[in-house]
Amino acid sequence: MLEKDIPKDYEHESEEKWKKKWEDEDIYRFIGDGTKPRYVIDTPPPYPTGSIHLGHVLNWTYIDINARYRRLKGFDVLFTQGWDCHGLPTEVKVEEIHNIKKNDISKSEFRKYCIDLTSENIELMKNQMKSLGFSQDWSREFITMTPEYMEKTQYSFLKMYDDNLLYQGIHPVNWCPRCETAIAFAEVEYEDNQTFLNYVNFPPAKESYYKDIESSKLSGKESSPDDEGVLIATTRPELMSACVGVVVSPDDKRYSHLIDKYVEVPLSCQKVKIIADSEVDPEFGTGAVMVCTFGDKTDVTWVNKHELGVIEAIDEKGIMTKESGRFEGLDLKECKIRSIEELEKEGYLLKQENVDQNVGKCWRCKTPIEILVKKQWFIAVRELTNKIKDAVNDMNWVPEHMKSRLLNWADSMEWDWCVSRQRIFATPIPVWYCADCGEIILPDVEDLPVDPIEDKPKKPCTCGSNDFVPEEDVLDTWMDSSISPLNIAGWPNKNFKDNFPSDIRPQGHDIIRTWAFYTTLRTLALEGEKPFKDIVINGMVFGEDGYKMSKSRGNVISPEKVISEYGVDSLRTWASNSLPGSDLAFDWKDIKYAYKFLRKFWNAFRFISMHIFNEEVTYEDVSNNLQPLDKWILSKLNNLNKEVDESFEEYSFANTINPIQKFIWHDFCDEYIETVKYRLYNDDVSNESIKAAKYTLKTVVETSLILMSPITPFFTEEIYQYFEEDKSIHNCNWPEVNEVLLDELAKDQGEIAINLIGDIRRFKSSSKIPLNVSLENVKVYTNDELKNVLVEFIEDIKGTLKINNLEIETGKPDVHEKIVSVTPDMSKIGPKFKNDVGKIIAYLNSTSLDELASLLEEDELIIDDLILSKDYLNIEKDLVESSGQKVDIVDSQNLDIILEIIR
RNA sequence: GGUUCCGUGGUCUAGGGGUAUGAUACCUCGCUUACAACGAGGGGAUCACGAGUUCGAAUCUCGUCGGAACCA
Repeated sequence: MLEKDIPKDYEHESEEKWKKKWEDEDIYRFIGDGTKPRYVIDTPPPYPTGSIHLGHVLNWTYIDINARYRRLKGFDVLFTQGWDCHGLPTEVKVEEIHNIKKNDISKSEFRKYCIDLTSENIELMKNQMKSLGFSQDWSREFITMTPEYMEKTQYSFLKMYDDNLLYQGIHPVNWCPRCETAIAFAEVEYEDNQTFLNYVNFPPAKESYYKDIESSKLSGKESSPDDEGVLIATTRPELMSACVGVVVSPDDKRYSHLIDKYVEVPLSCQKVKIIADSEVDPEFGTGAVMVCTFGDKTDVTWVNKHELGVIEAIDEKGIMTKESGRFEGLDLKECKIRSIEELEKEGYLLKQENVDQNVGKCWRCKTPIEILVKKQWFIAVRELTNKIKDAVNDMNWVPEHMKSRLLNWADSMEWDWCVSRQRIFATPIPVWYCADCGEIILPDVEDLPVDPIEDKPKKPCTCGSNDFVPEEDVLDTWMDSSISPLNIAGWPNKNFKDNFPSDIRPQGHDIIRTWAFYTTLRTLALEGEKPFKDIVINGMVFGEDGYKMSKSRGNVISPEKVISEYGVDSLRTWASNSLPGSDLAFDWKDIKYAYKFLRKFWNAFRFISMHIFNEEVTYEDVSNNLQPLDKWILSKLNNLNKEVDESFEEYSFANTINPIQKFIWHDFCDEYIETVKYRLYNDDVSNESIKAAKYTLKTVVETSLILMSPITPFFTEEIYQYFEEDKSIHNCNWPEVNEVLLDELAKDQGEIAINLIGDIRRFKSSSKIPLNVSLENVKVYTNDELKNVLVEFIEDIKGTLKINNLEIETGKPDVHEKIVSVTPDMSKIGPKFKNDVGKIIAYLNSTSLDELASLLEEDELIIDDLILSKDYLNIEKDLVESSGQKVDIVDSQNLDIILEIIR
């Protein structure tokens, strides 16, 4: 390459070109034939909202960096992309777009609208992902709403049913009365608000024993509201009719004499028992709580624990049932108002006070949730929690502390996982019920997928009936996505174990308790194995104001905006400059910095391109002629290789991009290139030296490009094309470390020379001498050791700084040194003198500098019985000229060197 | 209410028993055969607060305050 024009600045607009090349050449395909070791990524299937946000960018940048890194390391990488299609947001969106309610049209019509919308959204997001340079193998894409995927979800249902891990039961569930569906805990949003705490008198019952609540109601109102019974504090007076008991603390002296006695519930008149339970907080309200079916989660616990019975006073739409007596037909809100009115009218209500409340709401429509008893399908989570914990402990968590979130969650499981949903757009539950005998009928595996509403069982029921009732409920979306590592591996085909468990699960910390938990549960239940080996957690992306990005806060930045201004690679660099588990705030400054770095690298490349492409130089050509500074930068390059390799290996992303940037920007551009210029332009320099310089320049750039290519795939490809026109950088192998060049001595000695060059450059700068103006004479005074090192660099120092005569001598020039400060070197004094440290510090503080200076001529200080050599002190000196000769004296900042300079 | 993480120059950040890394912004100087969108230099931090352990704490322990995320 020689003739090509290299643009003056990096043009990120050409990213589009490389995206197309990669796609045309299909370079990310998973081979899967076992010729290379496999590396399987359990990629998250995002919800197809239609657009990628910066949270996706962070998550997928980690994934893509890792995928590209593993390819460089010789793995056959299985990195594909799925889409988690089913869910309420799409149903709501479809209702909005078509201005309908889901029950206005047939289920299959409604589902078709959902599928169309989802397909469009997937297309949009897929294109964005490609633009972001993510290197998925799209030939293995999976979409959870397709028949092929639903078949797998339904198959997993049958398998777990056969293993008695799935059951149908009457259970309390979180219920949204507006959406008319059960929802998972994860879908309940909690919100603080204020409500009234109502103090209601429950008068004592007439009898001392009642057989059951149902019959106790029949006698009606027997007690006077004024009879002193138990004063209850409740925020939910509308549930009086569902009250099945009163609970007090066993330690509460006020109530101990009432335990096991009965009270009459106001308005609805059932007689309920007073029981003791230590979960009651005696400090809250009156210390006496009414238990309802089911006011909140604690009610559920108490009902179960004390076998209190069930009164279903609310129906699925949030309307009061017959059980609520006079309030039948009212909705909850009206019932609350009426209940308070009547409690007051009848003299039960003693007072009301404001109280803060934390209400659970449906995450989608913000309607307060209720707890209802419903017939639902459940997965027996609690039977598996110990196995889950073992599997979780057997995974490599990055960062480690995220593991405890899942372990704590597994320990706190109180209810089983309700997997049935009363929705339309989801995988159907593959079940029929015999209309005659009620038997549960499952389809045969080979008939999957089925839609029980459209399809019919192949055989009559064992009772002979041919009349079936389809299960109309559908499955929770997590039932689809929680088999992702199995699906990616090809499950349930025989060979799936080649690609299972996955090597890595990348995901956000917000879904540890859902996706990570459910996936572990499911693969253990289905195949008895953990789903993945490593789990790498990404943080959340915040806005520039430090808060989670949200429309209401107005701090949302779209990836497109960043890309159009600074390119994909700048955005990816921003994302990569972070660590797993830690949240990341968006910052334009970081993006600009990333962009500046790319431009710096570009310019360095443009410079060396003027020199390296006219001659092919191999390592063999130069291995005996490498100059000391060549060895210095090549040693640093090989050290960088190791460091970056290790950091990629342990997902320590910030520790890949940072050292690369420091090396390229500082060591290579600011130091090496400056010291090498004289060799490239000077006719006196030997041909061997020039060749060595060319080799070094090319090797540093080419190697660094490969190290960086997982992070900035476009930029590195753009430059790489000038080296290898017909190849892609993404088909390269990771550069091998050259052990010969990994030369610590060359590195340390080079560092000394670079330091000295820096000192003289600073001298020129501060003396207002332009850098390209020559210095007549520089004498370096130093010790024997440094002298031996520096003589090797004489030509480099002279050439770089334009010094006509350079001499290196031992000893000191004819100047006076004056001690200006003496401070203790704590890191040495502490461990040696321990308890006497205070004494030494006091002595140094109280002794004048002049006195210390004269004492230090002896090389050690004697403080009482302590002997303190100079090594334990930091001594700073200034130089004072003594001769009349016009010289500049420079005391090196970092080295034992004094310079005498004649301009 | 529970779980987890985090409080370090104006701002952001590294580190994690011996007074602190870097970036950004600011100030000064310099167009130096790739880059002034660059380079060199400078000022600027009682490492949230309180107690404990220690010769020594930003670092370890406990507590307080503040922030965030997830969950009930």
